[in-house]
Amino acid sequence: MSEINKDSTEEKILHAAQTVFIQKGMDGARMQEIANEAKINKALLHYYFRNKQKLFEAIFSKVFNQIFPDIRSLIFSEKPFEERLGAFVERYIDLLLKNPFLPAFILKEINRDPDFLASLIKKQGINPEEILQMIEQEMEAETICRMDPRDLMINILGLSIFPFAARPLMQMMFFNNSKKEYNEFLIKRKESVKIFILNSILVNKKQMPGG
Amino acid sequence: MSEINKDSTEEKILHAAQTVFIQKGMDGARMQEIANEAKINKALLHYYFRNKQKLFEAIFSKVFNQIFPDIRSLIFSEKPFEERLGAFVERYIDLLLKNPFLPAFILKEINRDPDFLASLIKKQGINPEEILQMIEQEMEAETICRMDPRDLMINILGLSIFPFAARPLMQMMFFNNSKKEYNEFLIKRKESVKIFILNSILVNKKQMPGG
DNA sequence: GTCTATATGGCGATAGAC
DNA sequence: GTCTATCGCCATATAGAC
Repeated sequence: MSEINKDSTEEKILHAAQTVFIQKGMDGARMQEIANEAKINKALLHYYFRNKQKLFEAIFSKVFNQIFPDIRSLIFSEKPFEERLGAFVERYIDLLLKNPFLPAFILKEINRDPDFLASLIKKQGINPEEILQMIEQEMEAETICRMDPRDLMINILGLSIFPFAARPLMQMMFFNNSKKEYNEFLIKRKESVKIFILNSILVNKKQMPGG
Repeated sequence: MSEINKDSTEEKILHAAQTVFIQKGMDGARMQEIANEAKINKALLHYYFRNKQKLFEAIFSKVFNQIFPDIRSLIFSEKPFEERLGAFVERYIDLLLKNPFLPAFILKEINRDPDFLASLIKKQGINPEEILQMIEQEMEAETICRMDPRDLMINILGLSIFPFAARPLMQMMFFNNSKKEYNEFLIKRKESVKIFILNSILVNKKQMPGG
C-alpha cells in the first residue's frame, strides 16, 4: 500500500512524457527532452518503460481514454434529445478547452498503428453502434430530421474538434493571429455549435441565435 | 527552353518527396526513403534542395497552395449564395477525395513553423477578410441567419475536412473499418454536408434531404 | 531505483571521382 | 548532374557502479 505515490518517478515520467509527446508527436519527441521535463535521468525512462514506443503507447492510450470519456451517461439520460445533444457539445468543447492540444495530437498519431488504435477502441466501453441506434430512434420518432446517423455523429465531432485541430491556421486567417480572440471564439462555440446543429436537425422548429 | 522536362530529376524528387512527406510527415520521413521512391541517389536530394527542411518547405507550399485553390472565382460569382456555397462544398470535398491524405498532412505540420505558415498565407491571393465581409452582406440581406461569419467559415471547413483528417478512427468506429463503405460515405457527403449547412443557415426555409 | 558512461545504429549532410 | 564513400552527429538503448 505504501508505494501509491502521486509524485512517484513513474508518475513524473508519465506527466512529462504526455507534455512532450502531445507537443512534438512520437517522431518529434526526444527521450532526453522527456527526461529533462521530468527532472530525472534518461536511463530511468528505459528502466520504467523499456523503450520509446512503449512509453508512447502508455501516453496515447491514457490520452485516448481521456478524450473519449464515458459519453454514455450524457447521451443516454432521460432528458429530451436536443438537451442531451446540447449538453454533449458543451461538455465536449469544455474538455477540449482544458486540453487544447489533444485533437491535433490524436489526429497526428491516428495513422501510426491501426492495430493499436483498434485495440484501444475495443477496450473502451463505448459502443458506437449503440449510439447510432439511439440516433435512429430519434429519427423514427421524428424529433429530428432523417439522415445518416453517422453523418450526424461525424458532423458533431468535426464541428467540435476541427477548430482546435486547425487552430494555428484558423487563428491566423480569421483572427489576426490573436490568441486571446481565438480563445474567446472557442468558448462562444459551446453555444454557437449547439445552435448550428440543432437548427439543422430539428424538424419544424427554427431556433434563432438569440433565443 | 530545352530543360522544361516533366520527367526531370527535380520533378521526380518533388513527386517522391510529396508521397513520402504526406504519409510520414517531416519528422517521420527519411531522405533515403525519398531517394528510393524517386529512384535516384540520396546525394542528389541535397544537390537539388540543399537540405531536408528546404525540400519539405517546397512540398508543403506546393500542397498548401493546392488545397487552398482560388476559391474566389466560386465564392464571388453572380449566382445566389446558397448555390455558391453548395458548389464550394462539392468542389472542396471533391478536391479532398482526390487528395485524401492532404488534410491530415496539413493539420500535422501546421504547428511546426508558424512564421513559414504565415508567409504562405500572405503569398496566397486569398483574402479571408473579403470572404467574411461577403458572408456578412448576405446576413445583412437576410438571405441567411445572422451569426459570426467566422463560425460559418470554420463550420464549412470542419465539416468538409474532418472526415478526411480523422478517417482511420471514424472508419473503425462507424464503418467496421470498411474502406469501401467509408469511401462511399465520403462521396455522399458532398450532398449531405451541403444540406446540413443550408438547413442550418437558410432563413424561413427548411430544405429536406429528399428535395 | 537512480545515476554516469558508453555502445550502437541511423540519419542528414558532404567530399570528391566521373 | 549523378554517383560512391564517408563523415559527424545525435538519438535510442544498455552496462554497470552505487
